[in-house]
Amino acid sequence: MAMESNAPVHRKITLSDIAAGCNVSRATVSLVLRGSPLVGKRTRARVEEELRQQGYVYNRAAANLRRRTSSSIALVLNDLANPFFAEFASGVDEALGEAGYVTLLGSTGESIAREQAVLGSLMEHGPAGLILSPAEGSDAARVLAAVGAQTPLLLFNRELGGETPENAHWDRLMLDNQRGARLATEHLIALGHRHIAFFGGHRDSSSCRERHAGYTEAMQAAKLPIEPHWRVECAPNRLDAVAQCGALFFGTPAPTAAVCYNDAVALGLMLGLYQRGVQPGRDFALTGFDDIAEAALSAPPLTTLTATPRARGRQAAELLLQRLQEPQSAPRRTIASVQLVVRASSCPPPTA
Amino acid sequence: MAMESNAPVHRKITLSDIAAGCNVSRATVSLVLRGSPLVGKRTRARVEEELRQQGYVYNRAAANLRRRTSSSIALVLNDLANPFFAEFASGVDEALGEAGYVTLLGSTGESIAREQAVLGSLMEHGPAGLILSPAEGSDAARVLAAVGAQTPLLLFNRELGGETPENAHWDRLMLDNQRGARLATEHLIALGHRHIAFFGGHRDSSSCRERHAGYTEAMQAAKLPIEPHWRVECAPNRLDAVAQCGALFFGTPAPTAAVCYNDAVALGLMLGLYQRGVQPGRDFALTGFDDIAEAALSAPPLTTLTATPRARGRQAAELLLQRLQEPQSAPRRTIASVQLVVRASSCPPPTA
DNA sequence: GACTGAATTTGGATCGTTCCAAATGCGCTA
DNA sequence: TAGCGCATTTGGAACGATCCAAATTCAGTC
Repeated sequence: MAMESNAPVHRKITLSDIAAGCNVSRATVSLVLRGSPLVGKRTRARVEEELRQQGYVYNRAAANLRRRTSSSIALVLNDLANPFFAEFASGVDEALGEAGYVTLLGSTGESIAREQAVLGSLMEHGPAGLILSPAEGSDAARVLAAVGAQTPLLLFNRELGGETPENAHWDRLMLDNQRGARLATEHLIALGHRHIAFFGGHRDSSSCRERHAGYTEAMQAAKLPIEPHWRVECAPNRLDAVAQCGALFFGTPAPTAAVCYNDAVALGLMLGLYQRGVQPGRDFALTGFDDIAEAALSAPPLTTLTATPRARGRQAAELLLQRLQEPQSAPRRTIASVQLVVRASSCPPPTA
Repeated sequence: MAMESNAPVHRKITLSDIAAGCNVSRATVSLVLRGSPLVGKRTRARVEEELRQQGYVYNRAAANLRRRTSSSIALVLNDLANPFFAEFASGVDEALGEAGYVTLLGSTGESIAREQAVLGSLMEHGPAGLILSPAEGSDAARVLAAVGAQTPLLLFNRELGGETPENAHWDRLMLDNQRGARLATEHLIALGHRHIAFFGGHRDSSSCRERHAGYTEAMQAAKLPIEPHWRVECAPNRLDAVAQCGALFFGTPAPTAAVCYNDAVALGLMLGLYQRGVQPGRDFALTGFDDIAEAALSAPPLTTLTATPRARGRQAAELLLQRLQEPQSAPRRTIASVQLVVRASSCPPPTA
């Protein structure tokens, strides 16, 4: 048995090691690595064997430094723990991986301070671009300060506050919030409801404003009046929704249905209704937004709007990659359509 | 108004630009950046002003190359879209961010081929370490080939197949599957059940074997017999669980309760039971594992085991960071305890 | 065997940072 | 004023890859 030189190497193997190992120059090895047609057949084989032997791993950071390129893209999300964004993230990662990019993850937990920190830290790693779903209340000026004007940014899901023409050069991928909420409202109207509330979300969030606009649009088109107490704000989570449930019934006429800001809020409202002895899907109709996995499994299953988050993730990645191809073309604003999924939570009004 | 030199710079600002801008050497600027006490007060102020003026951003890749260090950690998950892992990921990212590391994300979608590709691609970026929740059926030899022996790896959630003493040098963070399943089984026994099934999962998955062992342990401790047809295998998702539901009732005595492999399976089983006219939580008791968000919201709410995935994520990050501190210490195997959350799905047997 | 054009191969500079040993400046004392 | 110690500052060589222009090899032809 031949004794190979197998002293435990703790230093990383570099191009020079390979070059020395088979008596060629670093340049040649580099050409082999990149599959250049310039290298001769025999040399290529010899080098490739040596690469295998020594267990070489490519140092992409060094290459990127020299070539002044980048092979990473930053993905910054306001709430990774939310299943909607988790699916989105896995779609992004999938598409980026196929294109040879690596995903730098950052989760901000809806905190503007963390968002600033995360953006700063990620920028130091020189991503080729970034995909950002901003924290609530994040504004354009701060994001611009953190990201700079050179790095392409794709805004997902939410608009930034305080946007001016100067920094409106970013691409966008937004959901068709207004049309979605309109569809849901029209659906409830078609079922016979006349007193329909809009429940949840914050007035200063762009997506909430858009959804509310869709609701208003449908109500007005159907010539239905809207009572002020049918608009109840709450944080976009289950807990606060339960707490605010009562506010719906403070005035008359009481609503018989509610279009909810999103699924989390709708599920919370369901709990709140149960606690008041009102059975959702029988005594009261409601709809959500997002179609998170739980929506199909709640009791009753939730009528909602689906945006196929994984597909949106892929789309976001592709939009950004296109931007990297042509950095100079005009900014794009893409609106992804959403579809109504009718389930048992949207029942006809009790009187009908 | 003084006209500043504000020609649009498309080249990135480097140390040299700053150095030139205030007549010091690159070395000095570098010292300022790293907060060295060697630089004089006046110089420091001058340099810091210039950094701000020019909008300098640190190039960590270049620094890492020179220092032969790394500031990233790779996180490779078998299923990011699963809320359990999404929460875990956000815990990891949080803790890594605090420690100054950036997270390189990779999602494998339970595919061994993708796992290999993802590991290979991430390694080229030279992470300081990695956290891996392996795809089902992933084996130690292939992972070792992709990752190498130099980079610290923390295994989470699942064991690798074909592990030998040689490559068993990795740290681990596992859930206390056996104890968890035992707690659930004991809980059902305490409620009066005698015929308890173990439903779902694959025999060749390490976590499934452990959970099944916990179940067996509790049954034997209570001197309860176990019928072979009480062990039903299925893929760890809702769909297959619905399909396999019938198998529970092929023989006699029929079980009155089931310990399920995980929440997804338990929720599927619920649906299957409903379809057969059996009402879970009244006619049949069941428990899950993971405490995914849906568990609290199903009808009936699911008794399950919670592992607080976000906290586990932080823990995983901390374990890996410790390993980076002392690369030579003995491999650690950490078992995170789980807690039983009793909800309405675990009812007493109908006869009682 | 000298000459030519194409096919290969190569040294050395470079990307943006850090390291290191050596140089510089400064305030004091003798 | 020379000499000393201390606090600052600095040039130039790394890190591991790529680029580029120039050098070398190789057939084939006269």
